Amino acid sequence: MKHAMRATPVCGLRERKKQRTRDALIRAAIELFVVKGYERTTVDEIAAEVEVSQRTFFRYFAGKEEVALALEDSVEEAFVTAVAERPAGEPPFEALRAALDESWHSISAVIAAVVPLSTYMAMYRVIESTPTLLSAQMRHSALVEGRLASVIAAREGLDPADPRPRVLVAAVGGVIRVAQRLWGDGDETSVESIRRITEEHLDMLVPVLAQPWDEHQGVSGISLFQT
Amino acid sequence: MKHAMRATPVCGLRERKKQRTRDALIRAAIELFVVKGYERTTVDEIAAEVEVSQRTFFRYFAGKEEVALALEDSVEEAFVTAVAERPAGEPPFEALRAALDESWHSISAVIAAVVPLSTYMAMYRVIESTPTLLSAQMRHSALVEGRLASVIAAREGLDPADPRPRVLVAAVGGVIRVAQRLWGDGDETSVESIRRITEEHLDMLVPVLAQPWDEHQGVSGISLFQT
DNA sequence: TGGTCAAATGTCAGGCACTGACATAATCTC
DNA sequence: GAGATTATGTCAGTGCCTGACATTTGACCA
Repeated sequence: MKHAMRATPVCGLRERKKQRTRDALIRAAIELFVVKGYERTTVDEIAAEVEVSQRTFFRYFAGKEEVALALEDSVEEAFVTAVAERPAGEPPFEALRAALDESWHSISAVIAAVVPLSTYMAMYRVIESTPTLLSAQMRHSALVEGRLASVIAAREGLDPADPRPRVLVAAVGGVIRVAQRLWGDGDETSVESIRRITEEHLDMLVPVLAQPWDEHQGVSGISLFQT
Repeated sequence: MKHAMRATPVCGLRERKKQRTRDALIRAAIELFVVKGYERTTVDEIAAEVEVSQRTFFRYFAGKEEVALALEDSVEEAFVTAVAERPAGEPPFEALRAALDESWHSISAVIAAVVPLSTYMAMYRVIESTPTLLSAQMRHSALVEGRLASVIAAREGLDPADPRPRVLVAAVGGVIRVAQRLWGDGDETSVESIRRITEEHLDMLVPVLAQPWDEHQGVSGISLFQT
């Protein structure tokens, strides 16, 4: 404890080794989950694949869930960063939309550094179809929403007790999840596809709250009818 | 299997006994969770309290989570029913608001039939502060949102693929959860209080999506600033 | 170079959630 | 009341996860 701790010291053989085992565990886990299913994959199998003990696995991840959601975590992180970096003058809803739109590239880069995008999509389907994982993922979303609300409150110089940021983020977050789910049910793996779907869904948010619904209202309602 | 199965045959000593043990398990579980915390309460303890075997507990509930969320489940059920019963002419957003407003009474009645309302509120705090439970509850919400979306799609005579009901319900659901959380953090146990908070939050939904935020816009923004 | 310290890993024992299989006891039906 | 049905108990076993302790590995310095 002679020197101050650095957040992520890239130097050092030790740290590099740790990072490699961590990535290896994520990779092995996701591969097994995709092939065998989440429930039918044991932690022992994952550990064996990377040739570490089960105990070591649990020193990297608090639980089986965590390794399954490690990628989702990175994605969420990238999005929060993107929002925080939006110009201050932008209205909140617009800032969220713009951040989402511009962060797709960094997001897909983060993912591709660990597994191919198609594997990620397969893993997304596993998450959606596994109650335990879906639960955990929803909680993650809730935490991210909390952080986003804080970011927006700060941007707008609002009292932390002001509920408006939370209301906005909750609504937008809900819509994003709907769009994601639709993407997961489709066949189109591309980043462009999920970007488009999300955008179209967000476009619907305001008109959908208008009191009587038109027959086929909104900019792009029709293009979504087939998936 | 001579006669057709009835959904909930109130008659018969057997059924009544089952209902009683089920309620007893819920009651005992909630009481223990509130006092000792969720994680530190074992299924054996709950079963012992009701004087049944652990195995029997698992025949009533698929897991420890399920008994903890049994009440939430009833609440959600009451809400879905209320939405389904709204007059057909009503615009979707309005129908959700009205259903919510009128279902508080039946909701509190359902709860009070098992535990006092204050215990329910304590249990709500336990849920919010226990990762596992929070996760499971979020998933429940997602499932309910799916059902609500179907109900609305049917009301409006829409194609099931039309994303608008899902978008609406996701946004509204998110806002309701924000309101609930605020209620849970406060001291006011009354039904009137959560009804008011929820209503005020929903009032914020439309203005909050408007592009630049006013200083203190919206009908009742100010009354929410203290918790 | 070798010694020392801290961090990473392995091993072991154990608790708790949950499940299948089978035996027993309680209700229901006739 | 006999026989069928259904709820319950018991037991053994698997899998997730944790604490405690021993061992190894890489970092740092004389």
